[in-house]
Amino acid sequence: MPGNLLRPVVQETTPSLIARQLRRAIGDGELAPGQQLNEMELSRSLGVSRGPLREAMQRLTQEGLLLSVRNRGVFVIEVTDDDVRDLYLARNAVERAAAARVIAGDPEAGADRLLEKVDEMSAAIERGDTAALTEADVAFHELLVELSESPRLIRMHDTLMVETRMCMTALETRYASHSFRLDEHREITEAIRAADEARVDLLLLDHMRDAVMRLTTEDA
Amino acid sequence: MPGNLLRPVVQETTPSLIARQLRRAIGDGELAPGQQLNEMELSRSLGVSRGPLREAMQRLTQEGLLLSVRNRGVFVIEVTDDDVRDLYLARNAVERAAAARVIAGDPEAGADRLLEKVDEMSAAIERGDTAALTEADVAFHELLVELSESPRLIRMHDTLMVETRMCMTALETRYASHSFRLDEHREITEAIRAADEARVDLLLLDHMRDAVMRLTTEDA
DNA sequence: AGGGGTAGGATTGTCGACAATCAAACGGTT
DNA sequence: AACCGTTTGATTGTCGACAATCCTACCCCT
Repeated sequence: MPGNLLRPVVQETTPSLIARQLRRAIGDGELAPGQQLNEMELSRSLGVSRGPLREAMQRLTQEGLLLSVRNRGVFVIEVTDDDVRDLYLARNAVERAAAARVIAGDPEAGADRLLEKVDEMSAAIERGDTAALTEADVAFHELLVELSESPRLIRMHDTLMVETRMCMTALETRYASHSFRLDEHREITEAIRAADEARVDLLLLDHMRDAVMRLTTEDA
Repeated sequence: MPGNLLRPVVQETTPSLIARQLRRAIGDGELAPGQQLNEMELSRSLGVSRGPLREAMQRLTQEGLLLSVRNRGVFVIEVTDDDVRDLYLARNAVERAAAARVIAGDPEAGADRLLEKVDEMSAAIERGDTAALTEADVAFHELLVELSESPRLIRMHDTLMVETRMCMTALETRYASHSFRLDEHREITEAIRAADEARVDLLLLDHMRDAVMRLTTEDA
C-alpha cells in the first residue's frame, strides 16, 4: 500500500467541465448579460461538439444563469434591481443557515479560517488590487458556507455566487470603494467565534443590505 | 384588442418538459433510488431521441437528483440518513426566509391561503387518503415559499421538495401516521398571521426535526 | 480451485447531417 | 410612403451512426 494519498479516480463528465468554464466566463463578464450564446461558435472555441455544449448549457439554464427560449437560443440573464435584491435575499437565507451550522460545530476553528480571508482582503486593499479584493470577498462567503459542510447549502450558494460575481464585475466602477467592508467581515467572523447567532444574523443582514444598496440604482 | 387575457406565447423547451417528467417520476418512486437510467430505453418510452433526453438529465444532475458517472451512466441518487438531515437543513433555511418575507408582506392574506392547505390535509385525514395527505403537506410548504415571491427561493425549494417527496414515497410505511402534524401546520400558519417571526422560526425547526426523526433510522 | 487475462455484449460519449423555425431584408401593392 | 407578404440567411432542434469505454462471463494457466 503506497500510502492513502491515491484518491478514487473520478473522471469528471465533459458537460460538467464545460459548465464550469461557462460559469467562470459569465462571472468574469466575458459573456455579457443579455448576450446570446452561439452554439456553433462556442463549441468551436471550446473544442467540443454541439452536443456536450448543449448539455452543459442546460445545466446553467437550470441554475438560472442562462435563459433558454425555444428556437431562439440561450441568453445570459440580465439582472435587474429586483434580481439583485432577490439574489441577496437568497444568499442571506443560505449564509445565515451556514453560519448557524458553523456555530453549532466548531466556531473557533471556523473563525480562524475566515480570518485568513479577511487578511487576504486587507492585503488586497494595501496593494490597491480591486480584483483580488473582490476575489477575497467572494472567497470569504464561499468559505463560510463550505464550513457548514452541507452539500445542499454549498451547491445552492455556488450558483448564487456566480450571479453575485457577475453583478460585481458588471458594476465594477460603482463597486470600487468598499474598504470599510473589511470591518463588516471581521465583525461577522468574531460574532461567529463568540457563537452569538443573533448577532451574526444581524450583521449578515446589514452586510447584504449594504451590498444591495451599492449594486442597485433605485432602492426599494 | 380582444381583452388582456392572451399571455405571451412561451414555448417550453423540450429538455425542460422531459426534465419535469423525470422529476415527477423520481418523486413518485417510479424511478427507484440507485436505479440506472438507460438512455435508449428511456428515450423510446418518452418518444424522443437520446439528445434531448441527455440534456434533460443534465438538468437533474445539476439539481443533485441524478448522479452522473462518466462512461457508466446516470443514476437516481440514494438518500442516506445524512442526506435527509441535510435536506431538511436546507429546507429550513429556505422556508424560514420565505416565512420572513411573507410576514414582511401580507401575513393575513398568506395565512388565509395556507389555511386552505391545512383544510385539505384535514379532509385527507378524514378520508384516510394518505396519498392526498402527503400531497397537501407538500403543497403547504410549496405555497409558503411561493408566497415569498422570491424566484430564487422558489427554484431552490422546488428542487428540495422533489427529494423530499422521494423520501416520503420510499418510506411511506413509516411515514403513515402523521395526523398530529396537522396541528403543527396550523400553528405555523397562525404564527405567520400574528407576524411572530421568532415563533415561526421555532415551529419550523421543530417541524423539520420531527420529519427527520421519522425519515431516518439512527438519529444524530 | 483460484487468479489473471481476454473476448463479448451492451451502454455511453461524441460527432456530423438534416429538418424545423425564426428574424431580417427585400420587393410589390395600395 | 406605409403596409403586407415573401424570400433568404442563419441558428436551433432532432436524429442516427460511429467510436470509446466499461462490465460480465468465459477460458486458460498455474
